[in-house]
Amino acid sequence: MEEYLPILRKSSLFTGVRPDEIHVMLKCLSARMKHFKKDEFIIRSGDYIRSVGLMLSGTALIIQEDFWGRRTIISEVLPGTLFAETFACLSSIPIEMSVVSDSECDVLFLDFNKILTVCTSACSFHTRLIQNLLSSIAGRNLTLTKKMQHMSQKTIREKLLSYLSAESLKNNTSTFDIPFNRQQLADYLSIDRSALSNELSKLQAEGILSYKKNCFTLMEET
Amino acid sequence: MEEYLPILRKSSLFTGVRPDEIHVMLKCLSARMKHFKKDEFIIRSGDYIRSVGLMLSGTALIIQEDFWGRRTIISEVLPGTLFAETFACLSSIPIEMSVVSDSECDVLFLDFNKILTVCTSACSFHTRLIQNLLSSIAGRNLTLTKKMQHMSQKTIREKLLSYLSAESLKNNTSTFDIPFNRQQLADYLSIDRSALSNELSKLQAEGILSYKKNCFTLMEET
DNA sequence: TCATTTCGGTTGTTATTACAACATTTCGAA
DNA sequence: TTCGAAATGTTGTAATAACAACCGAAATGA
Repeated sequence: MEEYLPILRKSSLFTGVRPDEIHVMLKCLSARMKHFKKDEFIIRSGDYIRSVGLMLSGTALIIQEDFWGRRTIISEVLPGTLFAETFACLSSIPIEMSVVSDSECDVLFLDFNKILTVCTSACSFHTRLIQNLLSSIAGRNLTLTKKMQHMSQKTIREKLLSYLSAESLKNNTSTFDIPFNRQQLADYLSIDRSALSNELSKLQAEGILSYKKNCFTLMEET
Repeated sequence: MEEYLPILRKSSLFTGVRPDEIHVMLKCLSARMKHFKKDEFIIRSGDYIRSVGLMLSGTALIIQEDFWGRRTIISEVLPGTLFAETFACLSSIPIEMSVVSDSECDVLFLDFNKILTVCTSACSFHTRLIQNLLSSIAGRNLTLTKKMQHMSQKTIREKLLSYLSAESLKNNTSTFDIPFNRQQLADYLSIDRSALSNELSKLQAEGILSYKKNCFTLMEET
Protein backbone atom coordinates (compact mmCIF):
# COMPACT_ATOMS: atom_id res chain seq x y z
CA MET A 1 0.00 0.00 0.00
CA GLU A 2 2.86 2.30 0.91
CA GLU A 3 4.03 2.22 -2.67
CA TYR A 4 0.86 3.93 -3.83
CA LEU A 5 1.18 6.96 -1.59
CA PRO A 6 2.44 9.19 -4.42
CA ILE A 7 -0.61 8.24 -6.49
CA LEU A 8 -2.96 8.98 -3.62
CA ARG A 9 -1.36 12.34 -2.97
CA LYS A 10 -1.93 13.34 -6.56
CA SER A 11 -5.54 12.16 -6.63
CA SER A 12 -8.30 14.74 -6.48
CA LEU A 13 -9.73 13.07 -3.39
CA PHE A 14 -6.66 13.62 -1.24
CA THR A 15 -5.45 17.01 -2.45
CA GLY A 16 -4.50 19.19 0.47
CA VAL A 17 -4.06 16.25 2.80
CA ARG A 18 -0.63 15.63 4.31
CA PRO A 19 0.97 12.27 3.47
CA ASP A 20 1.08 11.17 7.10
CA GLU A 21 -2.59 12.02 7.44
CA ILE A 22 -3.53 9.92 4.42
CA HIS A 23 -2.27 6.90 6.29
CA VAL A 24 -4.56 7.53 9.24
CA MET A 25 -7.47 8.32 6.97
CA LEU A 26 -7.25 5.07 5.06
CA LYS A 27 -7.52 3.16 8.33
CA CYS A 28 -10.37 5.30 9.55
CA LEU A 29 -12.24 4.86 6.29
CA SER A 30 -11.52 1.13 6.29
CA ALA A 31 -10.30 1.43 2.74
CA ARG A 32 -9.77 -1.87 1.01
CA MET A 33 -7.59 -2.59 -1.96
CA LYS A 34 -8.52 -5.16 -4.57
CA HIS A 35 -6.51 -6.64 -7.36
CA PHE A 36 -7.94 -7.34 -10.81
CA LYS A 37 -6.61 -9.29 -13.74
CA LYS A 38 -7.08 -7.98 -17.26
CA ASP A 39 -10.66 -8.01 -18.58
CA GLU A 40 -12.38 -8.42 -15.24
CA PHE A 41 -15.43 -6.45 -14.17
CA ILE A 42 -14.49 -3.87 -11.54
CA ILE A 43 -18.04 -2.53 -11.55
CA ARG A 44 -20.91 -4.18 -13.35
CA SER A 45 -23.78 -2.29 -14.95
CA GLY A 46 -26.86 -2.61 -12.76
CA ASP A 47 -24.91 -2.70 -9.49
CA TYR A 48 -25.83 -0.43 -6.63
CA ILE A 49 -22.68 1.45 -5.73
CA ARG A 50 -21.73 2.22 -2.15
CA SER A 51 -18.03 2.88 -2.61
CA VAL A 52 -16.01 5.22 -4.71
CA GLY A 53 -13.13 3.70 -6.64
CA LEU A 54 -9.63 5.07 -6.89
CA MET A 55 -7.35 3.54 -9.50
CA LEU A 56 -3.92 2.84 -7.99
CA SER A 57 -2.19 1.06 -10.86
CA GLY A 58 -3.14 -0.16 -14.29
CA THR A 59 -5.94 1.14 -16.48
CA ALA A 60 -9.60 0.36 -16.94
CA LEU A 61 -12.31 1.31 -19.40
CA ILE A 62 -15.74 2.65 -18.60
CA ILE A 63 -18.10 0.93 -20.98
CA GLN A 64 -21.77 1.20 -21.73
CA GLU A 65 -24.03 -1.23 -23.56
CA ASP A 66 -27.18 -0.12 -25.33
CA PHE A 67 -30.42 -2.05 -25.80
CA TRP A 68 -28.99 -4.03 -28.70
CA GLY A 69 -25.80 -4.87 -26.84
CA ARG A 70 -23.61 -2.47 -28.76
CA ARG A 71 -20.74 -1.28 -26.60
CA THR A 72 -19.40 2.23 -26.30
CA ILE A 73 -16.26 3.24 -24.47
CA ILE A 74 -17.20 6.21 -22.32
CA SER A 75 -13.76 6.94 -20.93
CA GLU A 76 -10.49 5.57 -19.67
CA VAL A 77 -9.56 5.27 -16.01
CA LEU A 78 -5.90 6.05 -15.38
CA PRO A 79 -3.95 5.73 -12.12
CA GLY A 80 -5.03 8.39 -9.63
CA THR A 81 -8.49 8.73 -11.18
CA LEU A 82 -11.53 8.66 -8.95
CA PHE A 83 -14.48 6.83 -10.47
CA ALA A 84 -18.10 5.91 -9.70
CA GLU A 85 -18.48 8.98 -7.46
CA THR A 86 -21.71 10.04 -9.11
CA PHE A 87 -23.41 6.71 -8.50
CA ALA A 88 -21.93 6.44 -5.02
CA CYS A 89 -23.76 9.70 -4.26
CA LEU A 90 -26.94 8.33 -5.83
CA SER A 91 -26.85 4.90 -4.28
CA SER A 92 -30.52 4.24 -4.94
CA ILE A 93 -29.96 4.32 -8.70
CA PRO A 94 -28.28 1.33 -10.34
CA ILE A 95 -25.17 2.26 -12.25
CA GLU A 96 -25.66 2.26 -16.02
CA MET A 97 -22.11 1.53 -17.07
CA SER A 98 -19.47 -1.06 -16.41
CA VAL A 99 -15.86 -0.58 -15.44
CA VAL A 100 -13.64 -3.26 -16.95
CA SER A 101 -9.93 -3.66 -16.32
CA ASP A 102 -7.80 -3.11 -19.39
CA SER A 103 -4.66 -4.45 -17.71
CA GLU A 104 -3.76 -5.80 -14.30
CA CYS A 105 -5.14 -3.27 -11.82
CA ASP A 106 -5.04 -2.35 -8.19
CA VAL A 107 -8.13 -0.48 -7.09
CA LEU A 108 -8.83 1.19 -3.77
CA PHE A 109 -12.44 1.17 -2.63
CA LEU A 110 -13.63 3.73 -0.11
CA ASP A 111 -16.99 3.36 1.57
CA PHE A 112 -19.03 6.40 0.64
CA ASN A 113 -20.91 6.63 3.90
CA LYS A 114 -17.71 6.53 5.92
CA ILE A 115 -16.47 9.50 3.97
CA LEU A 116 -19.65 11.38 4.78
CA THR A 117 -20.03 10.42 8.39
CA VAL A 118 -17.66 12.14 10.72
CA CYS A 119 -16.48 9.55 13.21
CA THR A 120 -14.52 11.38 15.91
CA SER A 121 -13.16 14.83 16.45
CA ALA A 122 -9.72 13.47 15.60
CA CYS A 123 -10.88 12.83 12.07
CA SER A 124 -11.21 16.47 11.22
CA PHE A 125 -9.96 15.66 7.77
CA HIS A 126 -13.37 14.37 6.85
CA THR A 127 -14.35 17.91 6.01
CA ARG A 128 -11.49 18.15 3.61
CA LEU A 129 -12.38 14.86 2.01
CA ILE A 130 -15.98 15.92 1.55
CA GLN A 131 -14.83 19.21 0.10
CA ASN A 132 -12.62 17.40 -2.38
CA LEU A 133 -15.41 15.06 -3.34
CA LEU A 134 -17.79 17.95 -3.86
CA SER A 135 -15.21 19.83 -5.89
CA SER A 136 -14.58 16.80 -8.02
CA ILE A 137 -18.24 16.30 -8.85
CA ALA A 138 -18.93 20.03 -9.23
CA GLY A 139 -15.93 20.32 -11.52
CA ARG A 140 -17.21 17.63 -13.81
CA ASN A 141 -20.57 19.33 -13.67
CA LEU A 142 -19.06 22.55 -14.92
CA THR A 143 -17.16 20.79 -17.68
CA LEU A 144 -20.30 19.05 -18.85
CA THR A 145 -22.44 22.17 -18.72
CA LYS A 146 -19.99 24.10 -20.84
CA LYS A 147 -19.60 21.38 -23.42
CA MET A 148 -23.36 21.03 -23.56
CA GLN A 149 -23.81 24.70 -24.30
CA HIS A 150 -21.50 24.47 -27.27
CA MET A 151 -22.90 21.22 -28.57
CA SER A 152 -26.51 22.34 -28.38
CA GLN A 153 -25.81 25.00 -30.99
CA LYS A 154 -27.15 23.98 -34.36
CA THR A 155 -24.43 24.88 -36.85
CA ILE A 156 -20.69 24.34 -36.81
CA ARG A 157 -20.23 28.10 -36.86
CA GLU A 158 -22.35 28.57 -33.78
CA LYS A 159 -20.64 25.73 -31.97
CA LEU A 160 -17.24 27.21 -32.72
CA LEU A 161 -18.17 30.73 -31.69
CA SER A 162 -19.79 29.44 -28.52
CA TYR A 163 -16.62 27.55 -27.62
CA LEU A 164 -14.21 30.33 -28.53
CA SER A 165 -16.30 32.94 -26.78
CA ALA A 166 -16.27 30.88 -23.60
CA GLU A 167 -12.52 30.43 -23.81
CA SER A 168 -12.06 34.13 -24.34
CA LEU A 169 -14.19 35.02 -21.33
CA LYS A 170 -12.45 32.43 -19.18
CA ASN A 171 -9.06 33.93 -20.00
CA ASN A 172 -10.47 37.40 -19.80
CA THR A 173 -8.81 38.44 -23.04
CA SER A 174 -9.74 38.46 -26.70
CA THR A 175 -6.48 36.72 -27.66
CA PHE A 176 -5.87 33.31 -26.17
CA ASP A 177 -4.55 29.81 -26.79
CA ILE A 178 -6.79 26.78 -26.86
CA PRO A 179 -5.68 23.42 -25.45
CA PHE A 180 -6.82 21.40 -28.48
CA ASN A 181 -5.48 20.75 -31.91
CA ARG A 182 -8.00 20.72 -34.78
CA GLN A 183 -8.84 17.04 -34.52
CA GLN A 184 -9.33 17.21 -30.77
CA LEU A 185 -11.51 20.29 -31.07
CA ALA A 186 -13.59 18.56 -33.73
CA ASP A 187 -14.02 15.54 -31.47
CA TYR A 188 -14.89 17.74 -28.52
CA LEU A 189 -17.64 19.45 -30.49
CA SER A 190 -18.68 16.24 -32.29
CA ILE A 191 -18.09 17.65 -35.73
CA ASP A 192 -15.95 16.83 -38.74
CA ARG A 193 -12.40 18.10 -38.70
CA SER A 194 -12.28 19.35 -42.27
CA ALA A 195 -15.64 21.07 -41.88
CA LEU A 196 -14.20 22.74 -38.79
CA SER A 197 -11.13 23.97 -40.65
CA ASN A 198 -13.35 25.19 -43.43
CA GLU A 199 -15.59 27.16 -41.11
CA LEU A 200 -12.58 28.69 -39.36
CA SER A 201 -11.32 29.95 -42.71
CA LYS A 202 -14.67 31.55 -43.46
CA LEU A 203 -14.84 33.21 -40.06
CA GLN A 204 -11.40 34.63 -40.57
CA ALA A 205 -12.24 35.84 -44.07
CA GLU A 206 -15.30 37.58 -42.67
CA GLY A 207 -13.21 39.33 -40.06
CA ILE A 208 -15.03 37.77 -37.12
CA LEU A 209 -11.86 36.25 -35.76
CA SER A 210 -8.28 35.51 -36.65
CA TYR A 211 -6.07 32.62 -35.71
CA LYS A 212 -2.68 31.13 -36.13
CA LYS A 213 -2.24 27.57 -34.95
CA ASN A 214 -3.80 27.33 -31.53
CA CYS A 215 -3.85 31.06 -30.87
CA PHE A 216 -7.13 32.79 -31.56
CA THR A 217 -8.27 36.41 -31.52
CA LEU A 218 -11.93 37.38 -31.46
CA MET A 219 -12.79 40.67 -33.14
CA GLU A 220 -15.13 43.24 -31.66
CA GLU A 221 -18.28 43.87 -33.63
CA THR A 222 -17.70 46.67 -36.15
CA MET B 1 -39.60 33.31 7.31
CA GLU B 2 -42.10 30.93 8.81
CA GLU B 3 -44.28 31.31 5.75
CA TYR B 4 -41.62 29.72 3.58
CA LEU B 5 -41.32 26.51 5.58
CA PRO B 6 -43.40 24.51 3.04
CA ILE B 7 -41.07 25.65 0.26
CA LEU B 8 -37.99 24.71 2.25
CA ARG B 9 -39.40 21.28 3.06
CA LYS B 10 -39.91 20.58 -0.61
CA SER B 11 -36.46 21.78 -1.64
CA SER B 12 -33.81 19.23 -2.50
CA LEU B 13 -31.52 20.64 0.17
CA PHE B 14 -33.84 19.87 3.07
CA THR B 15 -35.40 16.60 1.97
CA GLY B 16 -35.49 14.17 4.85
CA VAL B 17 -35.18 16.93 7.44
CA ARG B 18 -38.01 17.36 9.95
CA PRO B 19 -39.75 20.76 9.87
CA ASP B 20 -38.77 21.59 13.45
CA GLU B 21 -35.17 20.75 12.62
CA ILE B 22 -35.13 23.10 9.66
CA HIS B 23 -35.73 25.94 12.05
CA VAL B 24 -32.69 25.10 14.15
CA MET B 25 -30.58 24.52 11.07
CA LEU B 26 -31.29 27.92 9.59
CA LYS B 27 -30.06 29.54 12.79
CA CYS B 28 -27.00 27.35 12.93
CA LEU B 29 -26.16 28.07 9.30
CA SER B 30 -26.78 31.78 9.84
CA ALA B 31 -28.98 31.76 6.79
CA ARG B 32 -29.95 35.20 5.57
CA MET B 33 -32.90 36.14 3.43
CA LYS B 34 -32.71 38.91 0.89
CA HIS B 35 -35.42 40.60 -1.08
CA PHE B 36 -35.06 41.61 -4.72
CA LYS B 37 -37.17 43.78 -6.95
CA LYS B 38 -37.76 42.76 -10.56
CA ASP B 39 -34.71 42.93 -12.86
CA GLU B 40 -32.07 43.08 -10.15
CA PHE B 41 -28.88 41.04 -10.17
CA ILE B 42 -29.06 38.25 -7.61
CA ILE B 43 -25.71 36.95 -8.75
CA ARG B 44 -23.46 38.76 -11.16
CA SER B 45 -21.19 37.03 -13.68
CA GLY B 46 -17.60 37.20 -12.47
CA ASP B 47 -18.51 37.01 -8.78
CA TYR B 48 -16.83 34.50 -6.52
CA ILE B 49 -19.62 32.54 -4.90
CA ARG B 50 -19.50 31.47 -1.28
CA SER B 51 -23.19 30.82 -0.68
CA VAL B 52 -25.77 28.63 -2.29
CA GLY B 53 -29.07 30.29 -3.14
CA LEU B 54 -32.52 28.93 -2.48
CA MET B 55 -35.42 30.65 -4.18
CA LEU B 56 -38.26 31.20 -1.70
CA SER B 57 -40.72 33.19 -3.77
CA GLY B 58 -40.80 34.71 -7.23
CA THR B 59 -38.78 33.60 -10.22
CA ALA B 60 -35.39 34.45 -11.66
CA LEU B 61 -33.53 33.72 -14.86
CA ILE B 62 -30.04 32.34 -15.22
CA ILE B 63 -28.44 34.28 -18.04
CA GLN B 64 -25.14 34.08 -19.86
CA GLU B 65 -23.46 36.66 -22.04
CA ASP B 66 -20.97 35.72 -24.73
CA PHE B 67 -17.95 37.67 -25.94
CA TRP B 68 -20.10 39.90 -28.14
CA GLY B 69 -22.60 40.58 -25.38
CA ARG B 70 -25.30 38.32 -26.77
CA ARG B 71 -27.47 36.95 -23.99
CA THR B 72 -28.76 33.43 -23.61
CA ILE B 73 -31.25 32.24 -21.03
CA ILE B 74 -29.80 29.11 -19.50
CA SER B 75 -32.69 28.25 -17.21
CA GLU B 76 -35.44 29.50 -14.97
CA VAL B 77 -35.24 29.48 -11.18
CA LEU B 78 -38.58 28.61 -9.58
CA PRO B 79 -39.50 28.65 -5.88
CA GLY B 80 -37.78 25.81 -4.02
CA THR B 81 -34.92 25.63 -6.52
CA LEU B 82 -31.35 25.53 -5.29
CA PHE B 83 -28.94 27.50 -7.45
CA ALA B 84 -25.26 28.38 -7.70
CA GLU B 85 -24.28 25.14 -5.92
CA THR B 86 -21.71 24.24 -8.52
CA PHE B 87 -19.83 27.51 -8.18
CA ALA B 88 -20.21 27.49 -4.41
CA CYS B 89 -18.30 24.21 -4.49
CA LEU B 90 -15.69 25.72 -6.79
CA SER B 91 -15.27 29.02 -5.01
CA SER B 92 -11.94 29.77 -6.65
CA ILE B 93 -13.57 29.99 -10.08
CA PRO B 94 -15.60 33.08 -10.91
CA ILE B 95 -19.16 32.28 -11.91
CA GLU B 96 -19.79 32.56 -15.63
CA MET B 97 -23.48 33.37 -15.54
CA SER B 98 -25.76 35.88 -13.93
CA VAL B 99 -28.95 35.31 -11.99
CA VAL B 100 -31.46 38.09 -12.56
CA SER B 101 -34.83 38.41 -10.85
CA ASP B 102 -37.76 38.08 -13.21
CA SER B 103 -40.27 39.25 -10.59
CA GLU B 104 -40.09 40.33 -6.95
CA CYS B 105 -38.09 37.62 -5.19
CA ASP B 106 -37.14 36.38 -1.78
CA VAL B 107 -33.91 34.44 -1.79
CA LEU B 108 -32.30 32.53 1.05
CA PHE B 109 -28.51 32.47 1.07
CA LEU B 110 -26.68 29.72 2.92
CA ASP B 111 -22.98 29.98 3.55
CA PHE B 112 -21.35 27.04 1.84
CA ASN B 113 -18.59 26.57 4.38
CA LYS B 114 -21.05 26.47 7.24
CA ILE B 115 -22.87 23.68 5.51
CA LEU B 116 -19.65 21.75 5.18
CA THR B 117 -18.18 22.40 8.59
CA VAL B 118 -19.81 20.48 11.35
CA CYS B 119 -20.16 22.82 14.29
CA THR B 120 -21.21 20.74 17.30
CA SER B 121 -22.38 17.23 17.91
CA ALA B 122 -25.88 18.61 18.23
CA CYS B 123 -25.87 19.58 14.60
CA SER B 124 -25.89 16.03 13.34
CA PHE B 125 -28.12 17.15 10.53
CA HIS B 126 -25.09 18.55 8.75
CA THR B 127 -24.46 15.11 7.39
CA ARG B 128 -27.92 15.01 5.92
CA LEU B 129 -27.45 18.43 4.39
CA ILE B 130 -24.15 17.44 2.84
CA GLN B 131 -25.73 14.28 1.52
CA ASN B 132 -28.53 16.27 -0.05
CA LEU B 133 -26.11 18.70 -1.58
CA LEU B 134 -24.03 15.88 -3.01
CA SER B 135 -27.11 14.14 -4.34
CA SER B 136 -28.28 17.32 -5.95
CA ILE B 137 -25.02 17.91 -7.74
CA ALA B 138 -24.53 14.26 -8.62
CA GLY B 139 -28.06 14.12 -9.97
CA ARG B 140 -27.46 17.00 -12.29
CA ASN B 141 -24.23 15.32 -13.27
CA LEU B 142 -26.07 12.20 -14.29
CA THR B 143 -28.68 14.15 -16.23
CA LEU B 144 -25.98 16.02 -18.12
CA THR B 145 -23.93 12.92 -18.86
CA LYS B 146 -26.92 11.13 -20.34
CA LYS B 147 -28.00 14.03 -22.46
CA MET B 148 -24.45 14.45 -23.65
CA GLN B 149 -24.26 10.85 -24.79
CA HIS B 150 -27.33 11.29 -26.96
CA MET B 151 -26.33 14.66 -28.30
CA SER B 152 -22.85 13.59 -29.26
CA GLN B 153 -24.30 11.16 -31.80
CA LYS B 154 -23.98 12.46 -35.33
CA THR B 155 -27.31 11.73 -36.97
CA ILE B 156 -30.89 12.17 -35.81
CA ARG B 157 -31.37 8.43 -36.06
CA GLU B 158 -28.43 7.76 -33.78
CA LYS B 159 -29.53 10.40 -31.30
CA LEU B 160 -33.00 8.92 -31.16
CA LEU B 161 -31.83 5.35 -30.74
CA SER B 162 -29.36 6.41 -28.07
CA TYR B 163 -32.12 8.15 -26.14
CA LEU B 164 -34.69 5.41 -26.55
CA SER B 165 -32.20 2.70 -25.71
CA ALA B 166 -31.31 4.49 -22.49
CA GLU B 167 -34.96 4.88 -21.56
CA SER B 168 -35.56 1.23 -22.27
CA LEU B 169 -32.65 0.14 -20.08
CA LYS B 170 -33.70 2.52 -17.29
CA ASN B 171 -37.17 1.02 -17.25
CA ASN B 172 -35.78 -2.44 -17.76
CA THR B 173 -38.31 -3.23 -20.47
CA SER B 174 -38.47 -2.96 -24.22
CA THR B 175 -41.86 -1.20 -24.06
CA PHE B 176 -42.00 2.06 -22.18
CA ASP B 177 -43.44 5.56 -22.09
CA ILE B 178 -41.31 8.63 -22.54
CA PRO B 179 -41.94 11.84 -20.58
CA PHE B 180 -41.71 14.14 -23.61
CA ASN B 181 -44.01 15.02 -26.46
CA ARG B 182 -42.43 15.35 -29.90
CA GLN B 183 -41.53 19.00 -29.60
CA GLN B 184 -39.97 18.53 -26.17
CA LEU B 185 -37.99 15.53 -27.35
CA ALA B 186 -36.74 17.52 -30.33
CA ASP B 187 -35.69 20.37 -28.04
CA TYR B 188 -33.99 17.95 -25.66
CA LEU B 189 -31.94 16.47 -28.48
CA SER B 190 -31.44 19.83 -30.22
CA ILE B 191 -33.02 18.68 -33.46
CA ASP B 192 -35.92 19.71 -35.62
CA ARG B 193 -39.33 18.36 -34.70
CA SER B 194 -40.47 17.43 -38.20
CA ALA B 195 -37.15 15.75 -38.91
CA LEU B 196 -37.65 13.79 -35.71
CA SER B 197 -41.13 12.65 -36.73
CA ASN B 198 -39.80 11.72 -40.10
CA GLU B 199 -37.01 9.61 -38.70
CA LEU B 200 -39.39 7.87 -36.30
CA SER B 201 -41.57 6.87 -39.23
CA LYS B 202 -38.60 5.41 -41.06
CA LEU B 203 -37.44 3.48 -38.00
CA GLN B 204 -40.89 2.03 -37.61
CA ALA B 205 -41.09 1.13 -41.31
CA GLU B 206 -37.76 -0.65 -40.99
CA GLY B 207 -39.04 -2.64 -38.03
CA ILE B 208 -36.42 -1.31 -35.64
CA LEU B 209 -39.05 0.03 -33.28
CA SER B 210 -42.74 0.76 -33.04
CA TYR B 211 -44.57 3.52 -31.27
CA LYS B 212 -47.95 4.96 -30.55
CA LYS B 213 -48.03 8.39 -29.00
CA ASN B 214 -45.52 8.39 -26.15
CA CYS B 215 -45.29 4.63 -25.86
CA PHE B 216 -42.35 3.04 -27.63
CA THR B 217 -41.27 -0.54 -28.23
CA LEU B 218 -37.75 -1.43 -29.30
CA MET B 219 -37.41 -4.55 -31.44
CA GLU B 220 -34.77 -7.19 -30.91
CA GLU B 221 -32.32 -7.60 -33.75
CA THR B 222 -33.61 -10.17 -36.25
C1' DT C 1 -72.15 18.74 -30.26
C1' DC C 2 -69.20 21.70 -32.83
C1' DA C 3 -65.50 24.86 -33.08
C1' DT C 4 -60.83 25.55 -32.02
C1' DT C 5 -56.39 24.47 -30.80
C1' DT C 6 -52.68 21.47 -30.22
C1' DC C 7 -50.04 17.77 -31.69
C1' DG C 8 -47.93 14.59 -34.81
C1' DG C 9 -46.86 13.19 -39.48
C1' DT C 10 -45.65 14.15 -44.46
C1' DT C 11 -43.47 16.33 -48.27
C1' DG C 12 -40.48 19.35 -51.02
C1' DT C 13 -36.82 22.75 -50.99
C1' DT C 14 -32.79 24.74 -49.37
C1' DA C 15 -28.89 24.92 -46.37
C1' DT C 16 -25.52 22.58 -43.89
C1' DT C 17 -22.62 18.85 -42.93
C1' DA C 18 -19.91 14.66 -43.46
C1' DC C 19 -16.79 12.46 -46.13
C1' DA C 20 -13.17 11.63 -49.29
C1' DA C 21 -9.40 13.07 -51.69
C1' DC C 22 -5.84 15.95 -52.13
C1' DA C 23 -2.75 20.25 -51.33
C1' DT C 24 0.00 22.77 -48.19
C1' DT C 25 2.34 23.73 -44.02
C1' DT C 26 4.76 22.55 -39.87
C1' DC C 27 7.80 20.06 -37.21
C1' DG C 28 11.09 16.77 -35.66
C1' DA C 29 14.52 13.39 -36.52
C1' DA C 30 18.17 11.71 -39.23
C1' DT D 1 19.62 20.73 -44.27
C1' DT D 2 16.65 17.26 -45.98
C1' DC D 3 13.24 13.94 -45.56
C1' DG D 4 9.09 12.07 -43.92
C1' DA D 5 5.26 12.22 -40.99
C1' DA D 6 1.69 14.64 -38.86
C1' DA D 7 -1.29 18.49 -38.78
C1' DT D 8 -4.00 21.73 -41.13
C1' DG D 9 -6.43 23.74 -45.04
C1' DT D 10 -9.18 23.32 -49.50
C1' DT D 11 -12.47 21.57 -52.62
C1' DG D 12 -16.29 18.87 -54.60
C1' DT D 13 -19.95 15.63 -53.83
C1' DA D 14 -23.29 12.96 -51.56
C1' DA D 15 -25.86 12.55 -47.43
C1' DT D 16 -28.40 14.66 -43.94
C1' DA D 17 -30.85 18.15 -41.58
C1' DA D 18 -33.45 22.41 -41.10
C1' DC D 19 -37.21 24.85 -42.49
C1' DA D 20 -41.68 25.92 -44.19
C1' DA D 21 -46.00 24.62 -45.46
C1' DC D 22 -49.55 21.66 -45.10
C1' DC D 23 -52.79 17.79 -43.60
C1' DG D 24 -55.31 15.02 -40.48
C1' DA D 25 -56.18 13.27 -35.86
C1' DA D 26 -56.81 14.00 -31.15
C1' DA D 27 -57.73 16.81 -27.32
C1' DT D 28 -60.09 20.76 -25.30
C1' DG D 29 -63.73 23.48 -23.93
C1' DA D 30 -67.73 26.28 -24.74
